[in-house]
Amino acid sequence: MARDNFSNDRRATITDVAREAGTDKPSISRYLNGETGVLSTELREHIEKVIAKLDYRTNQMAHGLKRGRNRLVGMLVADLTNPYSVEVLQGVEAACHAGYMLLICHAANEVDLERRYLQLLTTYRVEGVIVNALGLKEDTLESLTRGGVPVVLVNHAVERLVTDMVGLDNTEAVRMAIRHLVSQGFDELLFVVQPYAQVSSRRVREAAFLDTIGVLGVSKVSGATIVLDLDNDETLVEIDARIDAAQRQNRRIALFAANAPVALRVALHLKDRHGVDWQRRVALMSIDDSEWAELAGMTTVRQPTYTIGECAVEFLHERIEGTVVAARECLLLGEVVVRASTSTTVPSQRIMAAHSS
Amino acid sequence: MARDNFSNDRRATITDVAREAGTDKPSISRYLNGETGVLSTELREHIEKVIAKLDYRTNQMAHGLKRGRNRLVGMLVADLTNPYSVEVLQGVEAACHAGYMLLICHAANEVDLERRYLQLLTTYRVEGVIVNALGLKEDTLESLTRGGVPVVLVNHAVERLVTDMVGLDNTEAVRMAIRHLVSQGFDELLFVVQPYAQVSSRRVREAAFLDTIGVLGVSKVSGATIVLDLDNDETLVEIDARIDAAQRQNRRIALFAANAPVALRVALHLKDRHGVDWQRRVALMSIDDSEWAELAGMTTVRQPTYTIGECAVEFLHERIEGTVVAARECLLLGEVVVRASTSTTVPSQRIMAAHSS
DNA sequence: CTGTTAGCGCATTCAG
DNA sequence: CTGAATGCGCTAACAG
Repeated sequence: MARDNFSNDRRATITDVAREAGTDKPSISRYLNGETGVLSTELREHIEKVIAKLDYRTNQMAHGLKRGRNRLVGMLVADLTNPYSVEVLQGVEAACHAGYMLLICHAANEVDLERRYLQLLTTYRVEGVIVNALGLKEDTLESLTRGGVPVVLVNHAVERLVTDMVGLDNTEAVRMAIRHLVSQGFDELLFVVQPYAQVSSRRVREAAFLDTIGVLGVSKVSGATIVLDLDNDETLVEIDARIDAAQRQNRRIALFAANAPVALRVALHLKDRHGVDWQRRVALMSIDDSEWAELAGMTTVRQPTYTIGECAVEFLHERIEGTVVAARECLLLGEVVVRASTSTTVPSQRIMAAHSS
Repeated sequence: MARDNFSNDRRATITDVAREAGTDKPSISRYLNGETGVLSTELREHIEKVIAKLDYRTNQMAHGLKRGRNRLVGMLVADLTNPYSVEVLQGVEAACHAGYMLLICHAANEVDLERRYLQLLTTYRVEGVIVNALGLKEDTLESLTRGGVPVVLVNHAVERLVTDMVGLDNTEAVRMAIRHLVSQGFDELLFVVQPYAQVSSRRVREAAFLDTIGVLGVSKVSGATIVLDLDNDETLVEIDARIDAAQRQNRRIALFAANAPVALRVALHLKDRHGVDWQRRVALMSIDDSEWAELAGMTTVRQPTYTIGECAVEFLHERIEGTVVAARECLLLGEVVVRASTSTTVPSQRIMAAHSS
């Protein structure tokens, strides 16, 4: 009974507050926008009380309509199934804290959905968009930027498009990984990668692999690439064949997965084939430090996912504020996390060394 | 040069379209809202052309302001780090497809943030909220529902609150798990659970465990609960002690983790203690079928996460439409996924049997 | 079938 | 310092 007079479902509006306070809307507006010192102390206190009483919350929709900015930022994620994306999302979300609200869209790996969602975001007049998608064509994004909506790309470059982009330094990451493997005595490297539709990061990683191997070739380290379609296990037998061949020739082979999903698929297969202690038979490392890497004892390159997310909204923010104009690119360094699978200093690897000699 | 006349940054409004088309706003509006047959074919076609030319997109903010509904739905997630939450999120996202846009908030396990975010969502006038949070108090949510915003709770009940709720049938899930373990010959069960602040699901799971064990007690199966704080490893030694004691007495003990994070923590510890083939020494199962369960060969209870998400938005949708009034509760069944860790029919388990006999 | 008018909730002029 | 008037982009009544 105490505060039942305003429980009539509809939220209080600024008009309600003005009426209840015996004044008018602009005064309330001023109070809300912190134009302090422009209101008499008594009025301010009175307004404060009324707002609390009515449980008033300013309507961002109306506010945005008038002000031209609604503090909404969109994020397009190609695959929430991929822990990498979720980690980036967390970074983004945390950074948005500063004053943006995140409208997220999950395209579930469907290119059509990506485009549709982008249009939908446009419809909500988001002030900017962070894109972590794969199949986006140049023109789709261009229609956004042409409409004046800033775009930041995550881990993915789009040809001929001037946008900010932030992501892992793929080339250096691959180099670091190879350096590690070589230092551990592996002399045959098999890079396993998903078929890269238009995915620039996959392409870059493979190129970096082949380049680096090319340089190392003289020093007796050989390498090859193999394309693994996650929905089709056929290529797994080819991997097996390579492993067997290498071990027959007393070469120390290591598998290098281009990302976490690939690593998981390969690990599962190896476990099926070699049993729970598959790590002792075959060395596996990957880009992406997934949740289970520690449990599997698998060496990885950890991406600074959280930082990537933070950096993305920082870029976006600056662009929304109009501070910068030139397109920037931020490539962050990864970090090799050495675990038993590729390390000669731990028991499992000693066994492998024994095996191959 | 062809279409450069309208690239002046600002998106075209309905007024622009009307002017360009030589007609007025309501006609455009009618066209947009598909009030077909109410417009002359020629006008319709003309409007269509102009809209395409100007690349017009209706402004959802203005639309919502007028219409009273903006098709925005909020989702509050306590912990995006937990794969369970992400899976539910995916289901929700997919179901929203029907016509809602998801505004997501990640509270990062901070109770304060949960409340603040809920208020923020309120500010955007979301039409409903799906809550997968932990520390929410009754009054916080009540202020929402009192404001006329429907709320659906995921896997978490709040005392004395009338809201829809959807989640796993925890009691039955625990029963199924215990039945499985007992059928595999385990006669000592250790239920490992996080300290349950106000988390009803954890409480329910523990209660179900103790209840079921109580019934089974007569048939020589004993069980106990142990509380594990993820940030503090002390209780891990207690788990070790229990395992050792049981094995000394030739009892077959199985650990039962109440959720995935607990399972991972325990698995990591067991691996540290027993090596890569820890599964052969200690049986572990858990609720939540995480990504790595297959790789670790761990038996789990798989939650119908995706369905939970779908069901949540279905409930929300009905409530937004005002179809239903009474609070409903939807408890979905889990599914035991048997893997090597608890199965007597696979090699790893045979070894364990040998060990304990 | 089309055009006119009014108002959603708010912020921004401008007078008082 | 405060209050009346105007418009953001759109839709819902109405009238023509």
